[in-house]
Amino acid sequence: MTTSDSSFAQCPTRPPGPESCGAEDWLAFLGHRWNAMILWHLSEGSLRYGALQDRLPGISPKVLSERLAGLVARGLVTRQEVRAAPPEVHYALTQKGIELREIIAQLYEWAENSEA
Amino acid sequence: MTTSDSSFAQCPTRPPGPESCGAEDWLAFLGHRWNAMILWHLSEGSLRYGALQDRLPGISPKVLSERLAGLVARGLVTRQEVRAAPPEVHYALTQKGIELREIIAQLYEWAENSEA
DNA sequence: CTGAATCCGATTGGATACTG
DNA sequence: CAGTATCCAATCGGATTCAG
Repeated sequence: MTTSDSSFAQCPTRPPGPESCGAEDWLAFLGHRWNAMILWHLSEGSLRYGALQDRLPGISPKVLSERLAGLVARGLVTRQEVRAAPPEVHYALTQKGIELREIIAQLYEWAENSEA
Repeated sequence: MTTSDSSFAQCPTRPPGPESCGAEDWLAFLGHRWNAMILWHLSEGSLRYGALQDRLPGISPKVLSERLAGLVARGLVTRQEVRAAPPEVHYALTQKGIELREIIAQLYEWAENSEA
């Protein structure tokens, strides 16, 4: 791939390369509603589906499922299913998720201090 | 709230109020396409409308205007109009914009290293 | 040159009902 | 409990055209 390829040409930090500009994708992902908040709540520790639902007032089951699937697909969250009488599914941050949460934490901190 | 574990307890729960958590809004804002890239390109220094257009292949004038207006409205970018035969409009980062760009830079860096 | 105005298809998030 | 399946209104980003 050449540097003139428009799909990656605007990547700020890396000239060529296939996946050199993933940060844009991460921002788009985090920009989707609930994603950052889910990440945040999971930083307290493992949580079940229902617990997340309770902590995210207003989220619909469909959207919560979508978000969790996305988080798992990106390797930020693990999904552990426990087959039992009442089924249990536990979600927890991966190391990668913890790292990303750290960066988000800085944004939170900055946002607080930069409030008008 | 008693900061039993984290120091950002007030943010994640978004009640029906206006905007209780600025970081969420910032992420949503940055998640919109082009915004982060515009911020990034402006970190090189002041740029004119056309120069930004050239550096953002595929962006439409409408979207570029929208994005720039948003960036200005949020105090991240300044807009300086020069009345001349060919009108000139210069866009540049504010201190706030520089600060936010720094945080984004960390995401870029993390994204690079976590791709492998 | 720097936009504003319109139109449009695609995507999004949400409400609701239903299932293993 | 932990989702899936539909349906839907709103929003988004892009293309195009026009204007100061």
